[in-house]
Amino acid sequence: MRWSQALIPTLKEDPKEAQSPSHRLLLRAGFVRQHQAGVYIFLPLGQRVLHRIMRIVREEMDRIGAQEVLMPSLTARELWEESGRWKAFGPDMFRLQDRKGREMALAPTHEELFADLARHYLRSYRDLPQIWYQIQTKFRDEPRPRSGILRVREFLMKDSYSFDASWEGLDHSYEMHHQAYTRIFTRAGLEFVVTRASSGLMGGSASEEFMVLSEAGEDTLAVCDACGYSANVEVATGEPALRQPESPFKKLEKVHTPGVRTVEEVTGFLGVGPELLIKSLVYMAGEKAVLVLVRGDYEVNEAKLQQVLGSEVRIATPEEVQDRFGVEVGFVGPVNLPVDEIIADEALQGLQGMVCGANETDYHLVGVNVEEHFPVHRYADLREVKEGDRCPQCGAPLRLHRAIEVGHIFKLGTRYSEALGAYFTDRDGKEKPIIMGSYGIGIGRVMAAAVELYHDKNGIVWPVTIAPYDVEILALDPRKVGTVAENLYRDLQASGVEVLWDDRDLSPGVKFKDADLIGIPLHVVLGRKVAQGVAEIKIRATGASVDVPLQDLKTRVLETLASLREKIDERVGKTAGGSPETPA
RNA sequence: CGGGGCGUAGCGCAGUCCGGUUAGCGCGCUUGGUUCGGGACCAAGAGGUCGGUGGUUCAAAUCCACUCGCCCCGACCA
Repeated sequence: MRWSQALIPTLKEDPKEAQSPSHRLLLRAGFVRQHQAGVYIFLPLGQRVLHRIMRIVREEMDRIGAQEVLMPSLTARELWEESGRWKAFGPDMFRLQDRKGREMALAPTHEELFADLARHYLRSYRDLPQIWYQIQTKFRDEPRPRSGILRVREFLMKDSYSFDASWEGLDHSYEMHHQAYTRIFTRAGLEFVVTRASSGLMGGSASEEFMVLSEAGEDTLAVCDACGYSANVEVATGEPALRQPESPFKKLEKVHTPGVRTVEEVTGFLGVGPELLIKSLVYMAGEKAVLVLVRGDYEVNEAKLQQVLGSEVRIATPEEVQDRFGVEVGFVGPVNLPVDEIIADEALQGLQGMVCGANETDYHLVGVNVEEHFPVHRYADLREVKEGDRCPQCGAPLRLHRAIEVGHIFKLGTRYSEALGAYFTDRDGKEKPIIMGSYGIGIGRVMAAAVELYHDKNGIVWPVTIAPYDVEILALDPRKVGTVAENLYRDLQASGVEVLWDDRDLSPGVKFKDADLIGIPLHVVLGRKVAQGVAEIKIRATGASVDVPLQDLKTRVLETLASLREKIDERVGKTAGGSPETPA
């Protein structure tokens, strides 16, 4: 492509609304343009990157024997009713009506559609296993789109679904996806970790997320540098660094604590650390009021609580607490509180000499012993892991890190097949539900994550495998080097290299700045040395440049490109086993 | 949904408190000329319902009310 004829609207200044590096750089380098909150236009450069990512995805999905299909986005309400997700998705689902008033949804995901397909065509164990996938637009009315294309309301996702006759079969399909994903993200040049995750709205048992560590991420991971353990804080477990805190309170006493409500206020007032407090929070699980207890130096993890209680929970309002127990929030405690259930974080087990609310305004109890002074109906891991907790595998301190979720794999089991009636006849003649897995990759997120990972103060530094072009030719003075540039452009294209040729009639500074900004891996600079038969090859990532005689230029460009690609291929070989040329 | 901020030319902004000429500046754009290794220079131009609606006023970008949109920080997910 000749730049003079291309739509590459680079910006000289940083867009003010963009905060995260990927958002800022993708806008500024002319890859995307915002249309509405959480809805983006992919401009030519952005679209080229998406295509390259999708190409890798397709190659790797095909390698594990997956078949590509294309599902509609416009989906009938009835199907969602069958799984119960018409309701479960709530306001996150875009809904509309046709001219006859029939209700539909723009699909936020496609478990139902694929299960529907399966129930029609997969009737026998002989038809199994199958893996089907698509790359398609998903619609989710996110409460808060953010960080450019990282969290949007309309996005491209590769989603695949496996259908097996047995749980071992599911394990295998899942494992194949695990490998395919590892290869995909490695080939895209990403550094990532695979973590245990919560399955959320999808349901099902095991689930792992492919995470790119980045400050722009929205998830928080607990990672162990010693043994490599990593888990989303939604599910991460960690041992408190401090097990049984030392307490000055040897016997149960009521103390006057006027106006002292929060953990900080109580610890300040009593002159003790937060680990001596029992934080008592009233949650509503439907109509049931549950008192949730965690140590004062921890927060309740609502995802875990939800999991443990098996239903949607929300924290009770101060009014509800007042109405139900006649106690002001801030002075609630487990001793003699007429609550339906008391559920305590396991780190509270056996603790003595603790402090909690006295269920009376302006009073707290000190010297409280767990289970001696109040009952605990259930212990569970309810606390949110914090920095410095002990790794559950090796005991080393955990570190918290923000991360971008680029992929997620689930063992769904039979939830959707049973709901939609996707049964097959097994070898033994019995009807059984098909066992499903579901697997997703956010295509746009891979793009954003790559920018988050690889950029410098001058712009983006694309990994060769997903860069919009392989090589950019900078023809500094087009009148003097135009012919040389044109010849090189044609030669490289003839060799299968994707080339962007900056043939614009602009001063050299503009071309250098723009080239660094859009981040194509290799630059060929044709400047005044061309008169002496010399050009310059520059690697965007390192800034390293070499002078090359014009007659060797094409060969040297091809060699340099090959060596950049080789570095990524080596990593693929190491992390995923087998070279990329070896079919599965 | 809760909290904070912002809407003025394609982009970045000033002007808004304290109402008063033709609404400014930089970049970009157009034309002509010069220049060509890190966001060049000269000259001449074009481009604006001041987010919208209603109100106050002799007079509104500016004051008031409502409304729409966008961004950022917290609860959901690829």
